[in-house]
Amino acid sequence: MGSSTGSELESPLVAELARALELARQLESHLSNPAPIDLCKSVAPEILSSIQRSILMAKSSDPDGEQQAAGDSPRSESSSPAFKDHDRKELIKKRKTLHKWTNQVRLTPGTGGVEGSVDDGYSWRKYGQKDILGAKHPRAYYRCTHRHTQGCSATKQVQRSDEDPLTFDITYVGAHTCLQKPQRASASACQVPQRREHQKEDLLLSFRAGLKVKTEVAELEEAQRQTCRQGNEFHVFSAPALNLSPVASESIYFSSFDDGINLQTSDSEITEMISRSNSASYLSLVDMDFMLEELDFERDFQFDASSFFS
DNA sequence: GATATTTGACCGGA
DNA sequence: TCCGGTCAAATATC
Repeated sequence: MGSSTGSELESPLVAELARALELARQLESHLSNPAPIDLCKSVAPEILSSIQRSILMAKSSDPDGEQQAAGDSPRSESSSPAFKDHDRKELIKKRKTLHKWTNQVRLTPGTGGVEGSVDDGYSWRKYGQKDILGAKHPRAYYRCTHRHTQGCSATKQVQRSDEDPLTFDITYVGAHTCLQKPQRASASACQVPQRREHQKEDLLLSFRAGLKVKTEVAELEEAQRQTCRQGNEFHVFSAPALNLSPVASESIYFSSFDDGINLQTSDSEITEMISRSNSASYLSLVDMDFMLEELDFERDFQFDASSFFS
């Protein structure tokens, strides 16, 4: 059941390591040649990313590691009330020990949008919404789509700021233990037709707004950034760091589109959009600390823009 | 019919 | 007892 065999875990790990090696060779090549510094800059963070993914993959295969600690049992033989009750209690206990951090996302009118293009491949499913005492806006609750199929216990909460309606506080709880791969898997995630995506196309098109992301690391010590460039689109998104140099707080700007913004959307629509776009901020398998000016994203990120902006 | 969202109810912690 | 988080039936969408 949920437990993966060694080979299942080893394969992507080895692939990731091989990729890191290849990137390192590229960097070496760039350094030995009179290559533009930007070229080197573009490769270095990819190496970091790849290595970090590898580390996390290795960690996730640790039977005592977070995969078990964070995830509830993939099997829901818990059809019996007793099982459900037990599982729920266990889940509540575990939640307290899970990684938890908060991102602040601010929509900035007049800049570009980031929808879909920065989707890290994680798909979220809304499971609740609650009015919070003292808050003007309700809080939305999301969990990983693969919770039941893969026992992924990652959740997040999206709360619109009282002061600034364009600002959203997004709290992530727990790491993804599902097989979704952030960023690279985002291609697959993008390819997977999601009905809601179609519903939001018009919204997205009209929502060509930029996102200013302020990352506030709540319980993790560090933060990370990732810059992605796709054609004319330039994205920067943040994610919690695990081991790299600290970036206590930061403001990251998304500027993907030139069009003006049309924010005539409902709270829930915007909240949902935030939930998707900001998923890029949660790159639990990616850990980098850099800011790029240029990045050859093609190797890594096969984003099918047509599926979003057709 | 399958899948996602909405929303009232329920549960546990403070 | 209150409040936040989650569940699950009802509803919506494709």
